Amino acid sequence: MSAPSPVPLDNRAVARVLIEIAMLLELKGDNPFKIRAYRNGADIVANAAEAVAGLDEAGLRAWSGIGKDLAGRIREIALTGDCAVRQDLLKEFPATLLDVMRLQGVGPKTVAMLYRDLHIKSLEDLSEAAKAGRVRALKGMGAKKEELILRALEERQRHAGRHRLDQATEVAEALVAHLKQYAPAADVVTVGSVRRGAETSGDIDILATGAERSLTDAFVSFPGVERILGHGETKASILLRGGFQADLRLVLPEERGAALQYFTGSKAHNIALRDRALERGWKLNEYGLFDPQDQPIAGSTEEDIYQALGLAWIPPEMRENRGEIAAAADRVLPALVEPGDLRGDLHMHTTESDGRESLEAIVSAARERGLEYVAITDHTKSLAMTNGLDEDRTLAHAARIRALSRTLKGFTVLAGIECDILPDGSMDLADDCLAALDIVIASVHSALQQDEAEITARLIRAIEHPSVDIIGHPTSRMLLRREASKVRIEKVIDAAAANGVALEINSQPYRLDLSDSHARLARDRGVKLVISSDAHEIPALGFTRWGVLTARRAWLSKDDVLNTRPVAAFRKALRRQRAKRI
DNA sequence: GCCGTTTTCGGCCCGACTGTTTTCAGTCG
Ligand SMILES: Nc1nc2c(ncn2[C@H]2C[C@H](O)[C@@H](COP(=O)(O)OP(=O)(O)OP(=O)(O)O)O2)c(=O)[nH]1
Ligand SMILES: [Mg+2]
Ligand SMILES: [Mg+2]
Ligand SMILES: [Zn+2]
Repeated sequence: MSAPSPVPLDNRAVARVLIEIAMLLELKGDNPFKIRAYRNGADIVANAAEAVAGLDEAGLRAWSGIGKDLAGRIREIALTGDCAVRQDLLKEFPATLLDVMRLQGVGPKTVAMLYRDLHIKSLEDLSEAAKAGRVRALKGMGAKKEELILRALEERQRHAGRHRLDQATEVAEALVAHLKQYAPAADVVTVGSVRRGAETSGDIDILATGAERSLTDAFVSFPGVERILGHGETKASILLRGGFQADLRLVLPEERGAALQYFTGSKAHNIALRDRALERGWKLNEYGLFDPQDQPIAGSTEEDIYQALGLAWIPPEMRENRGEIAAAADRVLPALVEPGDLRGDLHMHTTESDGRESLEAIVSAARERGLEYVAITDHTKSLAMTNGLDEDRTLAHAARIRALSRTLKGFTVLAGIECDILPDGSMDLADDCLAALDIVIASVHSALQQDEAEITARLIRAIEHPSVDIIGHPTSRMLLRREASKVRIEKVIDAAAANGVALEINSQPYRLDLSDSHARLARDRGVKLVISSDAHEIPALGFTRWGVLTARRAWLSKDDVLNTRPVAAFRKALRRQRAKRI
């Protein structure tokens, strides 16, 4: 019996319960398509921007993949914290069996047998039985399987969980460089969720084309390999010290497009694309697109595959089966924002608060990066540990910022602030001080545990303040470390739309806040976004790389992102200027 | 359990690798 949950549940918690149900159904040997429906439903809920707790049955059923039954379960889970279907299944299988099923290489059939024949209910039971050699006696098991289970038990802690995009990218680049040493002429690229720019990755996926078979040997001998999970003719998998798993796939040059498409995913996108091939009487796999006589139709490039299926080429960031296939068929895919489109960066700190660079140093670095304008936005006084600024220091700092700006040709430095939003939603600095600045970001940094109504009202009050132009990192989440606040983002988005306030995509790789799905909802409801580095040191100006990927996953085009505009147009689009015109 | 400018019933993506098989199930991508 699990601990009682606070209700209503957030989307991630609802999705976890749906996955548990899927796993229990797998243990039971239930219909695989029904199980897929639950897993697919979990995916939809986890990535929905709006809280499912706030939607009725019709609202939920509007999502393809959620029907009458799942809508009912989702509502029941969101509102009560649990559901009858799950409770019934737990009468057949203890919840601790699900931990056993999460072990690498241990699936539902094995777990069901361990439970039925050896009465193994938990990881501890399994460890004991495997050490005593009782597991190998089971049907289909042997000494090697038993050994694999013991390894998986050991590695469970170190290799569980996901990784941040920036860290996954770094390891992927090292792996690609390693492989290129062995096969300089081969094409070696990162694929999977890293290529799609997902905020976290479960592993690293690499595709190699035009290399000798022996490249898989180089892969499994990468320094830092802890264990080889598999090593075949065209595919190998390794566990790296540091907790990463990596998969390599090797294909022929004429298969490159199909393999890129397959290995980039996502799984849901692949299934939808393969369905579309089936509708035309064809077959799509990682080797190509084939007609009923197995004759190849396309395969060497991704463009050929999508085109043969009647689709425009779809950027990897959009491949999540969230409407991109229909948009590609109708030729209405947006032209996504690109890194080179950014002209300004509106969130950075200096030594005046908790930044590590002087005003002059960070401005000069931003300029060298090719930007045309920045805003200096130090913290305010309630964040005492950051040496936050009071009104006097803010105005003196603003004078220095403007003086610096006047000395620069073709570059503008805006005098701004990252003003703390106090727990009651008021601003940490006086109104006249905020009004005297060029730009104001308002952000929440404290009292993050407020309940849904409080934190939502707090952000809306900040949005209604006439000097606030941008809300910084609106949910305050820290990826893999801290949950978002309980803020109802759809209400914040509506308030931002009503007041002409922009929302930030904070590019710090542990924030990415707004997230892809939140930013997409914001855009759909008419809110403009800014992509900001929130740099506290010079290299961090490059964080916008991650923010741009998030924006692309949100289907944003250049026009949706204010800091793609020249400085004059940017300033006109800010709330403080818009308000003057009305 | 979901879904339908073919369908409201009958489909539902497709393949690599491993260990245990005497021809393939299980797990994973
Ligand atoms: N057609 C098909 N492709 C799959 C399936 N599972 C995985 N793939 C493809 C699409 C995935 O993006 C790609 C890599 O698999 P991963 O399990 O590593 O997933 P991905 O990288 O998307 O997410 P991750 O962050 O690793 O959890 O392989 C599947 O069941 N069917
Ligand atoms: Mg992956
Ligand atoms: Mg993978
Ligand atoms: Zn902040």
